[in-house]
Amino acid sequence: MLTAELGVTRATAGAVAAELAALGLITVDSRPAAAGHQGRPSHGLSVNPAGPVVLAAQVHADGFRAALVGLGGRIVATAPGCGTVPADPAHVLAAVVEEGAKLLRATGRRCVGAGLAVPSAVAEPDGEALNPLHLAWPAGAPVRRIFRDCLTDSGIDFAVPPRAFTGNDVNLAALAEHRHGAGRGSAHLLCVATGHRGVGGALVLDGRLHTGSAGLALEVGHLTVNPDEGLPCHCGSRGCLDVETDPLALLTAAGRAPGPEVSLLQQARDLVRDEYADPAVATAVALVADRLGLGLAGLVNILNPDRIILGGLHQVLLAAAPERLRAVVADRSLWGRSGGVPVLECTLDHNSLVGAAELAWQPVLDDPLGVLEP
Amino acid sequence: MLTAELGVTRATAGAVAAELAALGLITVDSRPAAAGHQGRPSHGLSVNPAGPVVLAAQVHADGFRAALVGLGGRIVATAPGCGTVPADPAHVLAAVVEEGAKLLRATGRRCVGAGLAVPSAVAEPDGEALNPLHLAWPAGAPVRRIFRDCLTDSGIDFAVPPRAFTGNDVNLAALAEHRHGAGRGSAHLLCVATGHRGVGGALVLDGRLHTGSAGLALEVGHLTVNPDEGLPCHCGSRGCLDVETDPLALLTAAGRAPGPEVSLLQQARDLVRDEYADPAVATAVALVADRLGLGLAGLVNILNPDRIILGGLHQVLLAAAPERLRAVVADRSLWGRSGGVPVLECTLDHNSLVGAAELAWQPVLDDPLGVLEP
DNA sequence: CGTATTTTGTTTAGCGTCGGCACAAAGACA
DNA sequence: TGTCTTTGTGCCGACGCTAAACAAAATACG
Repeated sequence: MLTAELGVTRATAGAVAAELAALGLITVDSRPAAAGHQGRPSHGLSVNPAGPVVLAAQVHADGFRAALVGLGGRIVATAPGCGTVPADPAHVLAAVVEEGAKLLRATGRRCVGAGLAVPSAVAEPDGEALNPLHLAWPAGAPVRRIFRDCLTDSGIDFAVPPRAFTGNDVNLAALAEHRHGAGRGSAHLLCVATGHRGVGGALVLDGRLHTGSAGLALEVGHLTVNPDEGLPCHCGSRGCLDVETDPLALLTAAGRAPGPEVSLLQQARDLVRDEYADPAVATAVALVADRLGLGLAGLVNILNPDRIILGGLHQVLLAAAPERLRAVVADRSLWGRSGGVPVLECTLDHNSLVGAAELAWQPVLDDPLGVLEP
Repeated sequence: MLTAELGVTRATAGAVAAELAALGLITVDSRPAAAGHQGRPSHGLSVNPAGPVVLAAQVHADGFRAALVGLGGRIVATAPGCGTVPADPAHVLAAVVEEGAKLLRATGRRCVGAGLAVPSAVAEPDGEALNPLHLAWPAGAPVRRIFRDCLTDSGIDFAVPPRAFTGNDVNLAALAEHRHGAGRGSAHLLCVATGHRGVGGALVLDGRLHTGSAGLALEVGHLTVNPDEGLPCHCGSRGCLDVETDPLALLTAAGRAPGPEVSLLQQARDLVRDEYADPAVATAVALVADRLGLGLAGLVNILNPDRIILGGLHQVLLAAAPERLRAVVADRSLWGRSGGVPVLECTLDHNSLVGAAELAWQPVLDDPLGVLEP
């Protein structure tokens, strides 16, 4: 077991592994993992493919999604959910939990917790959704508490009590990418992404999400990135990152009228994918990428991350114009020139969902015996 | 001993106190501290007034300063130092250390470490001064190593080896204010200050300085706060916080030509103190305060601090126009309206110096027995 | 003024965690 | 086949802390 390289002796590593195996979380392979070099080979440790799961869910402007996620961020089963979101959070979350319960019945897996990603800043202690601007929810709705009540009423057989967690979607995406995706190994990870609407940011410091003193940190949407001729923003200013780099901004810059059929994000994605040869589209991408680069440079000056990962439309922009975007970030950040910050794309599918699952897994990882008794 | 309220039992608190007293760091008063209420009174614990000290120093554009600082941030002795700073860091630091050695000889105190504050971002591992723009030093000079070498050569009798620490002046000011000043008790403290030149920021998270992945965080000087008619900045942009809210900006806005006799900061201070009744001065203060408020609001949206403290000229602006500045911060930050962030003045004299001392005290606090044997 | 009560300091015993060590096991190499 | 190298596992002891019991020093009350 190479685990001795985690600053822990073989003795303790073995004890921990035995404990986790006894709880059914991991399996110890009889077949050694890596052979080839001298000495007794290490045991291979792998996540128990029949082990417990958590219920992960995401609500966004265009619908919701539920899934079962195993230890290590592997999605075991998914239910797409419906495409509209009622204005009453309790109704939505009841439907979400119902989908999850169906998945649990279908798979027969044991559920040890639940996590929910929402497109809003989230505050403790009740997981209040502070600004669900893109849902029709009331501001301040205690989403975590509602979610927990839905879980309690669902009849799902939890390891008591039902542990429910809630977080902002971009924050959770960053957490997932840090553990299993493009952010692995980063100590100061900055994630910026367009969700289905608007722009969000997240910061993972030493493996832990930085959400600020009240869960309101990294509201990066209102950095000024186009002071000269910026569009007005609902915040009262103009030229904000939010309105200058979202899907609508790209469509407008390319001279396209948005259609009502699919989400704006999808329309913008399709535009870049299918019509990048069109000079108007390429120009629009360059323009919006420049604005994004300016915003990222400002964040670099304030936060000094060691890596930036981009999601949503921002990821598309990076893929379409990587040199240009990276050059702007380097030129406009004071320290980009000396070394510079890697700017990467997100690599996980459904990273908000996986992040919500990580939230739910956390207490199990912190204290396995406290959560799983039998 | 009320120390039992730190999540530790009376037994351990007593053991720790006894250890610290044995090392000469604190004294246990025979006279009880607080009487009046029932029960056996607690022992009063106070910093040993004859205990060891650290050597703290600050270099800035207009000179340097050395001091001896006891445990708890009390300045024991100060030497003003000279008013000019040579271009060679080794010369400056040799002079600084010489002043410190004089103080040590004069007071007969034991020295257990040394800390230095410089007006530049500082990187590990050698304490490189990355951008000593306002000193004539070469960028990247390994200040911490030079400082340590000067200490070694000084003949000062250290607890071996001479432990030298270096940090950015505003960062260290924030650290000092967090421990002994206006930032006490804050978990997410943001500090913004004009040094003798330019604008700096610092963030103290859960009691620890956040300096970013390479010591470059909180370079807040280049937030855009005057997009419409801003002054050009050496960073290539215009309307930056750095050029819009520094002492020169205030003097210019008030229509005064800066004189060469005293520092710009002092001239700006004097202007506000002596001529605030002049409508031109009051208008200039309001204008610069608005710009500062806009910058602070941007930082609030990104960092979500639970408290902001201001130093240097910014502190003067807050004192002169508190309602106006606080209103701008609240109005322009997305969450200021609901609750809002307290904006306060720094309260410590020589806070950078005290912060440098805190840096030097840290290893003693972490492991008293490891540093102080006899 | 003497006793009871309250609060804190101090000592002791106990527990849990972790590192170090010794020994066993399992493959590689000669 | 025998030795070497590396890892798993069990045992012991050091360390840090908590809890509990006792002593001490003040206030409150009769």
